[in-house]
Amino acid sequence: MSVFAPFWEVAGQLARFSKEEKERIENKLIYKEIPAKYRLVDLGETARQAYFILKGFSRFYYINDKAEEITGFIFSPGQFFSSLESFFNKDESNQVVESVTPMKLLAINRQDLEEWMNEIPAIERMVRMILQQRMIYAQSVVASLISLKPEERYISMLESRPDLVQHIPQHILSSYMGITPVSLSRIRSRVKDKP
Amino acid sequence: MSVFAPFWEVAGQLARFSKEEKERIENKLIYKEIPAKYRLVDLGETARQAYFILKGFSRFYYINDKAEEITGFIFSPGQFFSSLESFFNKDESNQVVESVTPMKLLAINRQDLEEWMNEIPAIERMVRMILQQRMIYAQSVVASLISLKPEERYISMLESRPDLVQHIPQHILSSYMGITPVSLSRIRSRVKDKP
DNA sequence: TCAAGTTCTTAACAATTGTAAATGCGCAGT
DNA sequence: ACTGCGCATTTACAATTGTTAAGAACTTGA
Repeated sequence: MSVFAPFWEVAGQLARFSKEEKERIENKLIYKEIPAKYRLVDLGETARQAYFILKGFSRFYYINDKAEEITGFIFSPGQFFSSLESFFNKDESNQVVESVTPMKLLAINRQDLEEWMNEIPAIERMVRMILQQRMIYAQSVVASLISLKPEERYISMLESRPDLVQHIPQHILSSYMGITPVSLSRIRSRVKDKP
Repeated sequence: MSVFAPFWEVAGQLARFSKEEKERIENKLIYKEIPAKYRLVDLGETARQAYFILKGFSRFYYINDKAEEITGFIFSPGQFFSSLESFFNKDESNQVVESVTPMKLLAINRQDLEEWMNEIPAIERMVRMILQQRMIYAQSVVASLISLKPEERYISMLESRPDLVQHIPQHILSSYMGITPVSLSRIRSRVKDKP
């Protein structure tokens, strides 16, 4: 079983690739293993790679004026990630992209991707589909942030993303939910008592 | 001055179109004028068109279990909008898409767009770029929701989107900010007193 | 013009979160 | 085994928001 299998399982759902295209792409994908808390993109850096997750969890976070880490998103296996703005716009990243657990990744160089997007229509289609799906999901995240109370958000997360609740430390989860670790702890004890 | 000029001003920034492609596209764009509070996509309906805003403001909103309208996004001139999930996935819309003010629009049929995305690479590129930019913006919205207090969010909105504060009724703004109209009113009086 | 319906504001009270600080738990490195 | 550090929990208090209700201000349509 090739290490590329999970990649094509996802990519194949989004666009059709010929055998030649697949080979051309596989030749440039870079297999990587990284430990927990490893910074893939640092603040002020320009992201030169995007990543596909084979195993493990990552996130990106901002640093606010109180030097707190504000988690913007948590990524799980089968997903692509990078510092979106930095990777596509060649801007300096305003966010840190970091592994949460040890990870196995496939890395894609920006230059390669740009080349492919010009020469392989299926790749542009794939990227469009990823962004489309991610955007739909982002809308549901916003909806949950503006319409649910933190406690309801936690319960909804328990159901829809049990993997996160299981693998992600609570101080990271709480910053992802927009509440303090203290408040998340209170919510947990409240929910535990009366289910 | 053609009614399509604002469209190409935006589209031209995102991808390169030949004269023939532009003509082909213009022939299918549909000019529309609609009054305020006009429903372009209703709950449970499948969106058959996407829209480019020439003039006016629109939004989409969910209906929660208390029958309240939860505004997910507000769109302004120069932007494309529809019920994203419904339009692309041919799903039944879980959100209402509605004008806030009277509007002037260019409508695009889904069938035409799908055809174009297969035959005109620049269109797939354009859609990808729109989703990319919208996704980057969505990330900043999420960041503001999880890291700022409602009052800070209102002040930041005053600076970054004064057009919204000016043209959008406050009960809609408040639902977009994730607070009650009552609370927004309090915030406004607090901000007004001590700037 | 008047009447009816929205929208916005203000008030009082309940509920929840934020803040700060102390405690406990668990894991890593010496 | 011991020490130190990061993480999670608990407590008490302050601050803010949600809720409900009432009234003012503004629109809309007959």
